[in-house]
Amino acid sequence: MLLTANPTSIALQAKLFRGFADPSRLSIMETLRDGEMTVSEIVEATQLSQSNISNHLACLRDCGLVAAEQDGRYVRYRLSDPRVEQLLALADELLGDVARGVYECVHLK
Amino acid sequence: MLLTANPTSIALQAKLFRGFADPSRLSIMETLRDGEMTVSEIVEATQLSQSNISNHLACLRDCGLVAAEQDGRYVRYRLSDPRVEQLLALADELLGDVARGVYECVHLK
DNA sequence: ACAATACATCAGTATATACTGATACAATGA
DNA sequence: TCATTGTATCAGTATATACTGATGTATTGT
Repeated sequence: MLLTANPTSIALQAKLFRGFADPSRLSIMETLRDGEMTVSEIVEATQLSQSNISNHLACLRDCGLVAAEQDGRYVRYRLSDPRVEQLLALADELLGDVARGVYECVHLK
Repeated sequence: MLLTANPTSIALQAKLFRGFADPSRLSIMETLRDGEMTVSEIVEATQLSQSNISNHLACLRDCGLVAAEQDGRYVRYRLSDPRVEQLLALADELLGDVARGVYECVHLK
């Protein structure tokens, strides 16, 4: 029996949360809640630059949060797991109650 | 009807996730799943420095993820909302399936 | 083959933020 | 009151990482 949680899994969990902790990546994932989209559709929906989107998609894909499928010269992306959406939904719910505090927290920007 | 999600709420949601996106803060929250603890108990359980813990507790408290209660010269901290635990649990579950990808993702460290 | 389109990669810059060590503040007991 | 203990704050340093702009690669149509 361990007195402290496994340090490795803590570090991994933190890394997983960092996948969700950026506005651009969240915008991408929010956009993908409406279903599969090509990169250019995501670019249009989010108004972010193509290289930025591509970088973040690579990150999300590496982390296993989204999945990609080539379709001709397009690549379609989708959320890879229902729990990704659940996590987004749960965070949104929690944010309903803690929004003011989060907004005013000076330790994070 | 908006074509894109509210930018403000996206930014806030990202900020909320950043609250979970650090190993020290996760260690603190994991520790607090066992119940209320004083700062020094958290320091002992996590093996992190006192000032570091205090800084992170201030962050978590500002964000509304933990709540504090003075008790003599001690301050007891606890998770402020059941959804904080739910988020931790859901992330852990998801991590069960995406751990390898997250571990190998070079975009995040 | 060539041009056009879709996407990926990379280097460089700027910012965010975690951590340490020193110090301040608060509460208690002698 | 003074010393001790518990907690908070702060400046400075080091690192992580988001973003841009340029360029590379892949796919398709002519």
